Amino acid sequence: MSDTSPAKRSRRKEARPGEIIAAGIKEFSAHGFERARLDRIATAAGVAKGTIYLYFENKEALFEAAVEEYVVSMMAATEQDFSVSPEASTVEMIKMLMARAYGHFASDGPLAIMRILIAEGQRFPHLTETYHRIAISRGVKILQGLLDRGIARGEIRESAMTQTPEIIIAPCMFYAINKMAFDGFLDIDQDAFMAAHQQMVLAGLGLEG
Amino acid sequence: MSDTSPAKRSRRKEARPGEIIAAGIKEFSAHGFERARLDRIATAAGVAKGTIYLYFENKEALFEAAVEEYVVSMMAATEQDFSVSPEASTVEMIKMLMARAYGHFASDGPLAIMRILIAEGQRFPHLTETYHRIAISRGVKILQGLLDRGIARGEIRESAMTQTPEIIIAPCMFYAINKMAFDGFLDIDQDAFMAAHQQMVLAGLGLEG
DNA sequence: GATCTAAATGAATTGAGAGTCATTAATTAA
DNA sequence: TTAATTAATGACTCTCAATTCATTTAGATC
Repeated sequence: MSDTSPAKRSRRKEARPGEIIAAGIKEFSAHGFERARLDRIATAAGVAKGTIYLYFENKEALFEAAVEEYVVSMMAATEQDFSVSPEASTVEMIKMLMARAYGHFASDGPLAIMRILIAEGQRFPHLTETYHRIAISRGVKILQGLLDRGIARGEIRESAMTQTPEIIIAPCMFYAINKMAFDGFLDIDQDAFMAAHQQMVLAGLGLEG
Repeated sequence: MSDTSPAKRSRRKEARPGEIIAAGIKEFSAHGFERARLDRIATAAGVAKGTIYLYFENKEALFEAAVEEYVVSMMAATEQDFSVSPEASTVEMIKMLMARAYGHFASDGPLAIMRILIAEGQRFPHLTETYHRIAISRGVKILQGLLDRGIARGEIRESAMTQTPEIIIAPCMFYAINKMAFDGFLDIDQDAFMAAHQQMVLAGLGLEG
């Protein structure tokens, strides 16, 4: 509250949009679009409500900007998390990728994004499209590459699973959504679930147990 | 619009709540809690707005009643769908259960419920709890029973997977949520996905390919 | 058919919150 | 130092939708 904003009513045309967006992300992911309050966003951004309208057309526009920005920055930060050393075996690569997927999707940011997309996706199809394009399709490509490489190296054979790479991380997404929806009161043990997941995927691909 | 309500301003104390709830379910699942309009619910129920307040404390109360009623009736209707003939082999039972799970979760009602729970669960924890108790825990019990029976009959061995029965339908839930969120524009082929799912589960349990 | 009860109505009230804009003041230019 | 520019403010307006309640009337009772 006292680090970057010494004076009141300072003029900072460049910094404002980013600060408003940052506050918006928090507000929107905590309350969803409808119950998010521009008053609160303004306060959190250290700005008056009217100032928001200098930089964003309206609440919808701020929402779209905030979610898009968040998705983009999250993917940028995650990019290298999912790159694996090319000399590893397919089994090792799959194990590593799976571990990272749980680390990623079970954390606050991605969970918040998933909730927002599921809740508001119908009203804001553009966001859904963006997310699909810059997050999901990339992830699928990574998986597809992994499987193709395994086939090329003779470690796995083509099968229904290699045609549908999403199947490999599907249980992880299930776990994440389950955690998000039934948060506090009754949950699946993550380690046990991951172990079961790994067993299933490796066996399914014919990579022993 | 003209079947059950011939006269205007008829007095039907018993029928009203059910009709209002039915209209509420549609409205809430189409628009979510915040954007649902009592005006529309009233019109759809063939009732004046004030009438809603004769039977429900407020919008929240109607929402909770509607969702709860919907979940309960859906589960009642689904109950027998998931019962399998006891002389079938474990492989056959699993295949059958999986096919039914896709039929169930990829249909409108369950998708709408999932969306509502994910979107509004934080504000209405009671609903989440109810759903978990009367829907999920039952489903898990069915799966657990299936696996235990398979173990008892010597068809499968205990493993990480048999400790975490949720893993078996996890990909189905993933598929359903994916379908819901990315509805129109880019999708996974259901048959291909089911085939991959089946391959993975059966191999994981050591039940051939 | 007159009277009574309470179900149903919908116009009026209320509150909340998005969006506006005349005013203020920080910064730059002259 | 003064004037000009424009970022920032926040009190105000406006709209929309939940909620209320005085009035109406369907149906029951006598």
